[in-house]
Amino acid sequence: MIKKEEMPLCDVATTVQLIGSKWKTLIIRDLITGPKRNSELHRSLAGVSQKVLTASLTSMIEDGLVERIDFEKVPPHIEYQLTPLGESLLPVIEAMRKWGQFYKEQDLRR
Amino acid sequence: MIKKEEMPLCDVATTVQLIGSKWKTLIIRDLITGPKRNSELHRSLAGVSQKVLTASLTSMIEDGLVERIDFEKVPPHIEYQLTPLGESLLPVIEAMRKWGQFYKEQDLRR
DNA sequence: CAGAATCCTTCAGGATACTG
DNA sequence: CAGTATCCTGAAGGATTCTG
Repeated sequence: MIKKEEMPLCDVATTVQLIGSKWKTLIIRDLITGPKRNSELHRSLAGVSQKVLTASLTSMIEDGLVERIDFEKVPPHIEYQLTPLGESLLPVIEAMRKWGQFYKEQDLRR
Repeated sequence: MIKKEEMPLCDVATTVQLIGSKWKTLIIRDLITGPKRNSELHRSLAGVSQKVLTASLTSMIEDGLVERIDFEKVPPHIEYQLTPLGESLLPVIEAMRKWGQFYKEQDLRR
């Protein structure tokens, strides 16, 4: 018998686990257009708290999706950019974007 | 039951909100192969509680992704199947599946 | 068989203030 | 500017029992 914690996740679940949280897909979407600073993300992701933004970025760095670039300046200048692995998510994001748009159109017709 | 008075979400976030919860994508994946009964889903989604399964299905029915078919029998025979809208999620699920597989391969090479 | 009812735990997310 | 450090709340998820 396999414990739940050890239960192998299917490929779909792996993806959900990595980018399924509230803000991660939006962060990736923002980073697709190029590296961004903390303050830029905080502005474009209207509504995210600083804590959650940091936590999301840290988690994505650990997962190898995002890279943190420290320009070693004072005052601090740090940028976040997608790794090649992060960029490989583009088809997923795009599929989700297209479907979300499609769904909203369906919703209007009810 | 449906809270639609939230701030406008981008298309990507719409999709995440609809299928981003822990079990929904897995339910859809299971239903892609045809209608399933409650007990079948409860078995194939190893680890899900009855409450969460019901809640997920109810939510997906409200969102128009899943249809509940009552055969009006005793003992009860009820099946859940994807609506056309639910089936339209196939490309998203497939993109996530492919990427999840890709990610796990990357992970092994580190 | 399907799933409603109950009670409980966890934690993602949020608000705010502070620091190098 | 780029974060920590706290404290807090609600929602998601879970375990178990009961019922038509």
